[in-house]
Amino acid sequence: MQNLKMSAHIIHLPAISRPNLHEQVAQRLREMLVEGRIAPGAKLNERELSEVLKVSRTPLREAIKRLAAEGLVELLPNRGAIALELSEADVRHTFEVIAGLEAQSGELAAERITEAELAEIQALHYEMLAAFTRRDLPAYYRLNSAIHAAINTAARNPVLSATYRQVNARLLALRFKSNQDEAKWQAAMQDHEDMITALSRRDPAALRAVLLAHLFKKRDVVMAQLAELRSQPLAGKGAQA
Amino acid sequence: MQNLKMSAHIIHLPAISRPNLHEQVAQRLREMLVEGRIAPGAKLNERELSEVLKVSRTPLREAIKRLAAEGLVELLPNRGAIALELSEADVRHTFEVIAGLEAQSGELAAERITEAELAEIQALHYEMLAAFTRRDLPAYYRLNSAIHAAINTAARNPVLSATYRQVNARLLALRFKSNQDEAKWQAAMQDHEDMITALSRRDPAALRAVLLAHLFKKRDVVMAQLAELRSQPLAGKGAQA
DNA sequence: AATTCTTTTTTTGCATACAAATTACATTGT
DNA sequence: ACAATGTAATTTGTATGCAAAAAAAGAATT
Repeated sequence: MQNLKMSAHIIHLPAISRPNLHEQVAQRLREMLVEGRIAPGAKLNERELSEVLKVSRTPLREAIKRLAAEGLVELLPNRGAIALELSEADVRHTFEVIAGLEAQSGELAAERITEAELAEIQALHYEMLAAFTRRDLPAYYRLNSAIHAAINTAARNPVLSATYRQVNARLLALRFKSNQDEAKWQAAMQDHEDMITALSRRDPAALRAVLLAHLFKKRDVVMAQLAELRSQPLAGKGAQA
Repeated sequence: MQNLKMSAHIIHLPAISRPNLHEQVAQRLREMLVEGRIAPGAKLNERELSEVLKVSRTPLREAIKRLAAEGLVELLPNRGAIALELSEADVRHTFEVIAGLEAQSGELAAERITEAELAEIQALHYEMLAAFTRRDLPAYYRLNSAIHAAINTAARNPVLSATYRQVNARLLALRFKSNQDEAKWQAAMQDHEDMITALSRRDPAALRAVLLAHLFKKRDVVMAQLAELRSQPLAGKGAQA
């Protein structure tokens, strides 16, 4: 700890990010999993992936172990890894946790948010209103998660943020496609209005309630779509680049 | 999926656990970290550890990558890994998350617990009362975490349980030593009484409130001890077997 | 004596090689 | 034709080797 006898005026930057190969591989794999380029349940063939990503199996395997700990892939002893496949129960359980984390995030944010942060969320909300008016779904999703991320930041708890991100990552592959109907979409917008209101009133309990309700609606939408999707067995295992 | 055309009367056990080397190594490292045999902030030397654990560096490195994702070690690019070192803020943030998770666990448990589970928790509680009466700290801790684990189980949400375990693991190294004073201990016992009451009444809100209060007290105890411990810089970096 | 520069040593990161296990395939027998 | 069994091929798991980076040690300079 005190073995750094560096001139005090030299600013010690937190080391410019020169990510190691296994880090980069983990990031790429995360993308591939979220974007569905590796389908749920599909096997992660090491030789194949190391050819695609142009790395040897060593950093690839290290990355896969990370993703296993993050819950994005499942490790089968002596049989490699498969992309996370969520049962309906899994989705339900995951949303339950997400709802709790986000509700807590909201509570804390309502206590700790600064005026500047609130203004920024307000701005994002208006942008989202614009996207909603244009029925611009990609923009809507982008802004939606930006707002939730901003609330998370305002909660001033990095552990909570990290936990949320990790659990939420498992759902990203699902929600990617989640396309809501008009009435539900409108209701979601109303929820967002209520969030802003609760935030600006610094009312933790209210924000908690809004977020819980919001998340449960989201869960129902996703699970309904999932059930529909799975009733038509349109195959599609084992996708790759 | 349906390529197992096995005689139906052969019971298909879930594959006897023959954990891979990297799994075993991860487990061993977890123990060493929790038990403080690797001190917070200490470097994990790969050569050294591979000699101690009698494995090559490859599975060792894979295990370390897992632990990094679990938040038990920190990865420094090109400089290996160090055991997680929690600042006071980290401890505060982690307890905040733990409190939220445990509160939710309680809410769900109050809704979903069976009579049998409730009876078992009741039994554990009496055992804990015995341990408290004898001032048997190790038994107290064992029963305490058994009760919290039982509540977690009763919540019937594996994702929540797993998330809780992962975040809680980061605190285990700290709480290992946490030794409370008489008044605090008595208060903790009262909290546990209240938990049982709320559970048997199937009152989610009450259990939530009790657990939140309980966890915040625990946090204060741990942080006070931590502050005291750190005011006396009794060295102790870089422990090993 | 302290600091900076150079050299040496150690340590991490990645690739490859080999061993063990699993999977796919062909052969055999019924 | 079908199941069962044995063999080959593929794939995962582990060890080792080599290169690059960081840390440590030593020499030179101010």
